[in-house]
Amino acid sequence: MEWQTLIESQPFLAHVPLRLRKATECRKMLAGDVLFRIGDHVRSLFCVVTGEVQLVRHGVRGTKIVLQRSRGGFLAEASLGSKAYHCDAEVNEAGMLLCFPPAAFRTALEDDAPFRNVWMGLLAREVRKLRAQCERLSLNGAAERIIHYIESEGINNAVTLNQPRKAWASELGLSHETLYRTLKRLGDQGLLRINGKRISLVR
Amino acid sequence: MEWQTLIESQPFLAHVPLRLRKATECRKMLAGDVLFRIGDHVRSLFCVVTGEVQLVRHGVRGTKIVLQRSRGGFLAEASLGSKAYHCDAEVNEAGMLLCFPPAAFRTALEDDAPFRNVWMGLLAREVRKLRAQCERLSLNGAAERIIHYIESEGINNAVTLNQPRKAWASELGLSHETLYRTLKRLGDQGLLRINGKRISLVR
DNA sequence: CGTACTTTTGAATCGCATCAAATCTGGTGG
DNA sequence: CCACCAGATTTGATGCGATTCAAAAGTACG
Repeated sequence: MEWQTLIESQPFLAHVPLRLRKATECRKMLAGDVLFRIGDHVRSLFCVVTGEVQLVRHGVRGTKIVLQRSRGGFLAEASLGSKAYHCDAEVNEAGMLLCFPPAAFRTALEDDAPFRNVWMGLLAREVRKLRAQCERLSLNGAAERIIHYIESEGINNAVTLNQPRKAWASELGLSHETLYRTLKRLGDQGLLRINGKRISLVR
Repeated sequence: MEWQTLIESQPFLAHVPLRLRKATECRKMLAGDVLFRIGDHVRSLFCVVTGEVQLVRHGVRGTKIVLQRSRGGFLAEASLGSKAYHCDAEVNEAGMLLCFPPAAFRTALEDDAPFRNVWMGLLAREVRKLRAQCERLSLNGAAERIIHYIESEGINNAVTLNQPRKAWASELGLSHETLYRTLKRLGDQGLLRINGKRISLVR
């Protein structure tokens, strides 16, 4: 796959230095694949391009504890600093995957100041986004979560969804039925303006 | 306040180089204080030592959107890379605050490789923790959240709470009543062993 | 000893998840 | 072009579980 194509889905990749690109593998993954298991030596830093990967830990009673679900972006960034993984990585949906050799990645961070700054910026923005999402998920009402989403992630009190509403519902921690119903109710009340994929707060 | 004391509450601070320490101010804050407002020029990178600070955005109808609640640790790390703040910071509970000059902080990251690596590790671990918390908050049942917490944050399927259960309830996105009741139920069912502040999964 | 806070238990209410089913949509191949 | 299919979207009915309000008992601390 061409880097130009990759960059479109993950703008961060534009800043990966040439030397590191050459050491990076791009490979397909199939649903059910296991990228790594807990305790495995860290051989790659993964970046999901398409498809879905889950980081999980298997609990005492066969329970499955999901630590991260990724449909794009880096997986387990903290593994850059450790020798072994602390969870399993399972592929939920077939797709494409970038595999960075951790040593080369660390070298690039060490030697290439602009790349390093972009990386730190990426991490800091991810932290910001996740903190806002945690606060949002702590809210009780469906309407409150929707409004919180628009006010924290939107631009000028409006968002343009780049995913089906069903997926948005999951991001909001709601059933899709509740999301549809609440959107309609807020629209009827005149609190929200809904134009296809564009949703904006009124006044 | 002595650095030695600060380090006990925030181990990361042990790695702050001397030059940066000298440029850092430690000051008291009172409930109601405003650390910065949206649009303000970034003058400090804040680290909460004690007390509580909230990052908020004020919505269109006087609604208050909480982006982060911090009772220890850095505030708005992403502000390191931007000129102005994108939210307000309000003090909820009086306490102590470290104020790093952003330029000196960036210089330290640039020049001091070990410090920089500790910082990147801190960000990566924060990302990991927050992603797990988001997955946890997406779970419906109180019991599921409690078990997820122990399996993801605990050591050997056990956690030792360093905060009152009421605060734990808030972190789990539950009312404290529900947390108490569910803990008792899980204990009665033999799924959980509860010894004061130590809570462990059975089997 | 008193005050503030946490922990605990009870009862009533409400909102969301769930199950079910119909409609709509975009994309595929005949 | 139409038939068809897999998803997404929409609406309805039901039950459960969490929130909420209330109040009592326990605990830490000055």
